[in-house]
Amino acid sequence: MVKKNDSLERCFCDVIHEDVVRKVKSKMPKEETLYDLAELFKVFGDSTRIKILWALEEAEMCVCDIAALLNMTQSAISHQLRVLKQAKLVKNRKEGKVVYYSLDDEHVRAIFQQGLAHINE
Amino acid sequence: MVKKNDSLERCFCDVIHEDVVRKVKSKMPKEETLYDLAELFKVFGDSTRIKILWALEEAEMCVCDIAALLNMTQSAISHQLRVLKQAKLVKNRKEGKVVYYSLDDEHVRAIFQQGLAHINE
DNA sequence: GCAACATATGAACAGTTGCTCACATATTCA
DNA sequence: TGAATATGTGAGCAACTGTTCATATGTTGC
Repeated sequence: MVKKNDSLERCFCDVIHEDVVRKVKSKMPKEETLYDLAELFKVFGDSTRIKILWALEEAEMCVCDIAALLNMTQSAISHQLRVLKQAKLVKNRKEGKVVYYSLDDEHVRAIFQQGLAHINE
Repeated sequence: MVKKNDSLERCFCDVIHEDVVRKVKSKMPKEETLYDLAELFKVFGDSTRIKILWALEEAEMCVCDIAALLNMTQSAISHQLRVLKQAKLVKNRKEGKVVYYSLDDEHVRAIFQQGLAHINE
């Protein structure tokens, strides 16, 4: 295949569609924004975390409650809650030994709804 | 730690919060639904696929156009388009040698918007 | 202080993912 | 038919992910 730039192989479509590609390129958000968006959806891309978020939408719960609800170990839940907290999707408050987690974002429900709308097509 | 059922360790919170856990459990969607939801978001959880979807929101494009736009190999893009198509997020039409891809879902924009809303907090 | 409890965390391990590379398939045109 | 073009795909691989296990941290009540 013909080399048309210094790094990657190209096809002739690029030349034909050059204006379209340039237009789309100019409208793309910043690389960093798209990366952050992917990182956010990556957090949603695990069924354990989805379950935790869905549960916390119903009620504030402590770590072992969630573990019992999902029939998983406390350790596994704790690890996932850490991921969710880093993504600023959940927050927690401490009451003695017990740490209660709750949702920290009003978009979670909307994101779930849109996702479900796609699945139920 | 005390064994309180046949499979997993439990804490005493479960007993105290038993009613809350049961209430939440009764309100949870089907296991399968939550799994499918996670699978969908997993598709959104990669910056290459996010970029492709964002690009296709602007214009229908062929494989090599997308490859040129994102400065990636045709093969890498083709692999990812396959994933997006299996998730029913994109569709394609063939015109001679060239295969044009476009969005196949009206929820993509809404999902992106909600994701961005969370990021820009 | 110490025993019991609730949670957090690091290491390890198996399973998954996204890219590259080589090659297959499909279409056009001379 | 055969060369050129555009796309699809399987194998291989380095990197990442989610769980388990052992253990650490922090809190309560005696």
